[in-house]
Amino acid sequence: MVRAGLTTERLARAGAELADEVGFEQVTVSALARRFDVKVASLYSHLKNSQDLKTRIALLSLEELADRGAAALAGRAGKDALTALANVYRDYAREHPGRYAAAQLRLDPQTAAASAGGRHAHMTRAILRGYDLTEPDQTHAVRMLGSVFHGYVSLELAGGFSHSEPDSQETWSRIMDALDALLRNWPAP
Amino acid sequence: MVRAGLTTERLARAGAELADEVGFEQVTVSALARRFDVKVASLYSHLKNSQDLKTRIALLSLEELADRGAAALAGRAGKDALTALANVYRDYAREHPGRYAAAQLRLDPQTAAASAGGRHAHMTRAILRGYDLTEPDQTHAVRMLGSVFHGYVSLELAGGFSHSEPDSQETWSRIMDALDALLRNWPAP
DNA sequence: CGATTTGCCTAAAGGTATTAGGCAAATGCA
DNA sequence: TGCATTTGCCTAATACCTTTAGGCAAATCG
Repeated sequence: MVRAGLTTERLARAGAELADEVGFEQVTVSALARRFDVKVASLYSHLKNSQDLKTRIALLSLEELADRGAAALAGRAGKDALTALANVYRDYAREHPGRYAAAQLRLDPQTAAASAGGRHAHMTRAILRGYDLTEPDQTHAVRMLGSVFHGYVSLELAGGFSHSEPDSQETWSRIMDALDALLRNWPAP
Repeated sequence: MVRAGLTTERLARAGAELADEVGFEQVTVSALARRFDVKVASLYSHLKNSQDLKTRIALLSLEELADRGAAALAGRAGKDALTALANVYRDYAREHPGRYAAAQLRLDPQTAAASAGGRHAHMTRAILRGYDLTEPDQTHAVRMLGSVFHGYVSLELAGGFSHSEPDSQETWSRIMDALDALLRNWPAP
């Protein structure tokens, strides 16, 4: 019998594709086995368990997202950088909803520390170099930007803004304007 | 044999409690049956299926959250109202993480229309009466506030801000200051 | 009090997760 | 190149969750 050539890496990638097609929730070891035309038990030589698969998809997505962010930020500053990074998240979520959902998976502290999560915080902080904020305010602003990006993207993905005026793109631009104005004029406590 | 007195209502309530205890993802018809010390099949007289149970928990949570919001907004305006509503979301998510997760469940349009979702948008819009925004900007602001509330709360729940300085409460207050300042000074396009 | 409705049960089929143990293909070494 | 070892995928089996069908007894109604 011919071997399928499974590897942990290939399984994680295929799992990410599957997530985009059917939703991250629906990613299952069984479905993945079907996709490789292989028996379910065979995957357990490459994956510890179902959670392991999900974690690997999450890590892969975080990495991919961080790579896109880094590319988008290169050579940009100020509002230009702000918008570029924000669009990376939004576009990624639209192109790869399953992967985006995976990136939201709650990782245990160990895994989280080794993930690309740190790069994300770092990129947001880099944007703030174009604005004049004191140290603690930078952290507050990083958290706020993360909240807006993630919050908007997930509400949009959940269909929250469809079928209503004005269209989502318009709101998104105006939010960029608003965040830029806010960062240029960050209020004292 | 003595009857357990199951009703759809009681099952949804118990499901919500279960969600808070073990996480919304882990809410299962079987677990619920165990909780009532009843055979699994018995629940199917009261629930269409597993999805139906989840939907009912979501609706119940949305309703509860809207009730709390309405109570918090009564008699308040401006920044006071803004903070009060924001705290309702944050506190609810901390007290009832499972229900909060349930409230994020993607509902089909029919169900969503009949849910308390509309009340939520309505409450956010009510806050904006304390600020001076034109009509389309009100919608942009409603969406932005929703994003920040939801985004912050879910990142916080996912452990994003723990184990790092400054503490989450401090950031939360500063975000309230920032949103208030932003709404008082909403930028033109 | 008898008839009907209703509520929970048993039974059964199908799907996912996971572990144990086996055989054959690939690989490494002489 | 031939043999030994490793590795990869398989079969088998257990356990849990979901869902449907059909039955009996408790509650309710006339």
